[in-house]
Amino acid sequence: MLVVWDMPKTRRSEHVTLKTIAEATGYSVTTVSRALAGYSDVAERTRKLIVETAEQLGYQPNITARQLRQKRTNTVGLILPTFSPRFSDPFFSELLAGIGNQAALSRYDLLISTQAPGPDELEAYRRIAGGQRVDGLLIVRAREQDPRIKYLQEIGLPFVVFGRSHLDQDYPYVDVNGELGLHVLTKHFIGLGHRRIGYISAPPDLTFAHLRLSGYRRALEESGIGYDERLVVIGDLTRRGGAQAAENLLALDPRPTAIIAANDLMALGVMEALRRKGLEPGKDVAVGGFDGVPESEFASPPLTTMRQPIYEIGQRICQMLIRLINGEHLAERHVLLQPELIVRQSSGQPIPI
Amino acid sequence: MLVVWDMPKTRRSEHVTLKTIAEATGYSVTTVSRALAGYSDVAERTRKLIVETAEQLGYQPNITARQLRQKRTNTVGLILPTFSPRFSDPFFSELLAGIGNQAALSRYDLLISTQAPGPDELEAYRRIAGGQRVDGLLIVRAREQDPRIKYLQEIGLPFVVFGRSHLDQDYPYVDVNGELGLHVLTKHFIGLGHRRIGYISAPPDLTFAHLRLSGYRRALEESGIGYDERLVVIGDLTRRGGAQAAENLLALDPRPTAIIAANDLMALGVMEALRRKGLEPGKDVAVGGFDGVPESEFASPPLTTMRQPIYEIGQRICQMLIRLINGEHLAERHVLLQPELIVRQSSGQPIPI
DNA sequence: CTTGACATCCGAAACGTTTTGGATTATACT
DNA sequence: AGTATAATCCAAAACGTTTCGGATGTCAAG
Repeated sequence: MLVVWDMPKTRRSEHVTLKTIAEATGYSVTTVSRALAGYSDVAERTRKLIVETAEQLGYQPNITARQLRQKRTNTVGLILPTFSPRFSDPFFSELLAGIGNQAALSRYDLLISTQAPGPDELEAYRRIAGGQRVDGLLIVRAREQDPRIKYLQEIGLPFVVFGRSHLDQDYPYVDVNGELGLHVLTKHFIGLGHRRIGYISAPPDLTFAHLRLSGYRRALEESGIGYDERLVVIGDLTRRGGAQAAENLLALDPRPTAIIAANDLMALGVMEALRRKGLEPGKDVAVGGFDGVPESEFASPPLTTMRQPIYEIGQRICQMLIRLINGEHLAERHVLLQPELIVRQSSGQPIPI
Repeated sequence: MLVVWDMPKTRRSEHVTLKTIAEATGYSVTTVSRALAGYSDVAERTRKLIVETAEQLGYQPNITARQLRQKRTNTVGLILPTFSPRFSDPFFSELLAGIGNQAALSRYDLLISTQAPGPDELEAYRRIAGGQRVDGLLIVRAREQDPRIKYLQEIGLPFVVFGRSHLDQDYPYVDVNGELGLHVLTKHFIGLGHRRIGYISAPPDLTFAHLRLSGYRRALEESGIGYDERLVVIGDLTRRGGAQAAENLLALDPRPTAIIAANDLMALGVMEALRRKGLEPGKDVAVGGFDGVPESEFASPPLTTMRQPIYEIGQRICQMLIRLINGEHLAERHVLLQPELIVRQSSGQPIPI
């Protein structure tokens, strides 16, 4: 009877290295290395022999050693700025998908770490970037005064930012025009007849918080409605945060007839809060979001939102980063995309004036 | 006037290493290394001096070098078996979130790569695992005869599988009881009065495809309805695939009164297909899924499904893997979880008999 | 004065690769 | 024959770290 689980006690018993092949073929380590790398200064005969022996022995280059020597890792890093221990935010998922696939296309690996913003946020960056584990880093969800940008600029590691920061330095970024986005979205609700439009903003250290808020404000002022700060509350970008913020807004008298959230996740939270109060989203109170995450489409009712091409942005920043790493020139160092209004049922019907 | 963008021409000009500190303090590289590592055989005075100088110079250990020497990377790997170039499947996102957060908790990094199943799938595994870039690997979406499991067992790298395979070997895994799951779900629809229940199965090389299918079959046979293979089609687990499969099922005469899909994404596709045909999901045709992805909750109508705790599974397999890497004993080497029936509106009302 | 114990330090090897700068031999050209 | 040229090969250094096996000096005990 065959005993099937005599687990290998020897972990990775004897790993085959260049030296193994050298000894097997009688050539030097140098020649083996150069043969496998395809240099022209090794005879065709020997190259063949070496390649065959390597294959036969199941040789796999030790990437760590190669990285150490070449000072190059073929890896891009991404440190998710996550507060709670979960990063299953659909926004990040989508972004991650774009980044990951683009990296794979360029035969780069992706190293992911998480680190909450805060005093020791830079620790993670120092460990990954300063430790030379990656050739470049992606920075997402840029903040007003972003220490990560400062740090990376200081140590001179290639990086690309999703979002913008209020710094004097120049750095490559991709961003979506949030000011315009919220202007368009707010106008949409105004056009439907709404006059009391609540807004759930984002934490003020995030750059996009200001931009989106001022788009909202401009739309109101241009329409002669005027900005009322009582209609603005701040949420933490989560679904739960959106629900809480909505409760505050709904406690106003008279209550807003429409609520816009700075991102879709909070808007979904708004819809939950409405339901809990016995109100029907899109009928009793109109709801709008920002992002265009997949969930927005399948919510009930489907959510009116400003779509930003998150997946494509992920691809793009990754591609830009890889170009930078390779020392190529970036045709566009600063990309500002336009979000697109997607009208769905959460907007509700025009209301009588 | 200050010119703000004199970009650093020197990439990572002169990196400070142990040697730098050694020269600065007058001690040897050995002592510096041991001082920073907190060994007891270095005097308190010198340790302090060295630590201070290191801090002042902004020393960051080169992780690659450390990895090479220690033969340990503190990294777990995950290779996503993705066909299309996108992995924004909510199932993977959720799983990834669980894995990533658990890894972060244990101060491990996560290396992600993508590779479509197929003849050169193992290439990616050889590169990552054979190249000693990670201390262990996670295998997700196990297949009947899974070459990945065979390979990793062969080279003796620690790994944990999500799902099961039909192999003789013993290996650590976490899985969800799909047979039971589909039995419960099918019974649920039968209980509502359905007699013609279509089933959209998964690609047959995936182990769970068989298990879920046989759960469906057993429920039908136990209820005296009998298994009709014309009611079973195979989908590719995507939304689009689900929609196509649904079209085939709806072309039957008489058409099924309920359709169950092997995963939520396809079930969402079924609902789309129904709508396109002018049928109302949950009313004209009942729909059921499997997974419990967030989208299922916000679909309209919300989707009846067998929930599996994807996020927690991600955490768990990651934790098991890290235990294995550290040579710890696994209390449970084989974990089989029970999925939970979540009844939502896509089930529809009981139908008259 | 010798011995042993202890505290503190360090040289050198090792991890597996790539690259530099020749060395050796054969071939072709004056 | 002598010399340039090309074709092959390789020893050694380098990447930055950790660790092995002492080395050195001090001090207390015998």
